[in-house]
Amino acid sequence: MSKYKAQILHAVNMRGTVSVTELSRILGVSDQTIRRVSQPLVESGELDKVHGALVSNRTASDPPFLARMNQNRSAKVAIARLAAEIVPDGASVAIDTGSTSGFIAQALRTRQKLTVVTNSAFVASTLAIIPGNRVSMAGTQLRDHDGAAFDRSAFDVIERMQVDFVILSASMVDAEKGFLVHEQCEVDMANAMLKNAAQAIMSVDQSKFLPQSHRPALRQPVLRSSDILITDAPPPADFDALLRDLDLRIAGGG
Amino acid sequence: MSKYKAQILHAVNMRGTVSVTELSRILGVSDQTIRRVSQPLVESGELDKVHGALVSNRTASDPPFLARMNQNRSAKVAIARLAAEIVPDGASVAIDTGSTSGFIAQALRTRQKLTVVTNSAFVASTLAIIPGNRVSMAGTQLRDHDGAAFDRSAFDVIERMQVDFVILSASMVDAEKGFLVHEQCEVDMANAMLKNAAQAIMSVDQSKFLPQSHRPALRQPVLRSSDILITDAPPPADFDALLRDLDLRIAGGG
DNA sequence: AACGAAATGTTGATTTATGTTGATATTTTG
DNA sequence: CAAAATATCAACATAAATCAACATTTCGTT
Repeated sequence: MSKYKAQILHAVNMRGTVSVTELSRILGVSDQTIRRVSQPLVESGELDKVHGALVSNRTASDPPFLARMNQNRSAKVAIARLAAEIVPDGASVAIDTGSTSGFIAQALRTRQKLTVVTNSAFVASTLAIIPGNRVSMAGTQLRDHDGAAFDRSAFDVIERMQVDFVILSASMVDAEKGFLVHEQCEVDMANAMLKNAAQAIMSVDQSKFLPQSHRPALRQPVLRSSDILITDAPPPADFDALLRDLDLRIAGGG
Repeated sequence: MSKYKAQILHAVNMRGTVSVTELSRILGVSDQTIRRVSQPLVESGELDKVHGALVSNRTASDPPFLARMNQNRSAKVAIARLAAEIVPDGASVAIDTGSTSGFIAQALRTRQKLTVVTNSAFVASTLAIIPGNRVSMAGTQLRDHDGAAFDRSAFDVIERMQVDFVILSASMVDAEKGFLVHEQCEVDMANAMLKNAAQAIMSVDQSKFLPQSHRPALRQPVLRSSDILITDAPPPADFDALLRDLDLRIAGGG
């Protein structure tokens, strides 16, 4: 606990970034001392270090949802394009809250006169501004990392709708257990959407077929034989049994 | 991590696209340096690169009602920054559906632990993904040109909330009639929001003080004496009477 | 006052960030 | 379609920042 800690934190957080040399002038000590004293602050994550300066990390930089939107970006774009081709103008679509679904929503902006129902504020705002679309936002209380709603009113809205397609996603695919997600409310929502949809489009990028460190535990509802699975590479052979009845489509690189 | 990272991301995401040369002037470094430090941002997918410029890929922060969002962009950005400074961390805020309010929502992403209620799906999705925020989306049926909701349930949600601030906007300002908008439902919503808010922040850019071809006809509710008006240039003298009791703030450039 | 420990300053070798230059690529213009 | 104007890239030079090692100061304890 250095006597300079408070001053350094204050200066850096006030100004966003301040150079080591300037700090040494402000505090009247050598630059080496600033480095020594700020090192534990950097290691404990209270500040960030760049060459020549200390940087405040107290900014709302990339939230987790946007970070996930940037993982596997090209694969998700290809999948989204293929998914959008399946949905014709004038169709009604329910869309879930996955990050791949966010990309599909963007691809669906090229369609016209869609009727959309979703519990994702992100998807809703993406499609609502297209003239001619009819968009319903299901739910009021939005979850803070992805802007998704799973409150009672969300289910009320979903259960009232009857749609041609439902766009679903998953966090992982397991050869025996099927499509997995992290939270029960996501399963409940998928169930509610699937029940009132004529056909499901499940989209998972290639990476979801690999084992993951933080393993999701909850099973998405089982898909029906006419349902579509979109991914960006042929799944490994041990998934054959799981995927046998599905209409499998591979999104090429483009 | 470069010390310029935050500034580059902010500039690009705020303006949608900004040229390499302009960035080099803004940051006072060579264009080559901009290329060098932006390269990892492009590779990690945080920004897109085109010949001559960097482009934001955040559709979440990408203004959906692009046409209006692009009018008077720099003025609205300045206004938004000033408005965001007024709102402290932890505050509760109601936000309406104007395009300036969309910019303010983006500027409010630097605040933490906000409680937000809005009937704009765009505002909701912008702020819901910030960790620590609590966001309520008011309404179900979204209007197709701006993703705003004005149905019965939207008013139900708004009327239940009690907030520190309400962020309002207007389509035009008339010296006698006050703040005007085009639709009655917008007036109703402003009324509902204002009734439950301790303080209002009305924001209109300079152009709203000029006569317009498609003249809005409906009056926003009259503001109270402690309420704040933010604009980007001193209003003409004939508005003095109208603005006399308001806390007028001018957003400068910078 | 003397001692040891902790904090700070100093020095010089090493690393990093940046600007400059000239060659190459891309876009725009005529 | 060629020429002009911009933008990009690679390579190098340089100034600044960093690090490790050692010297010095400061401070509390006895």
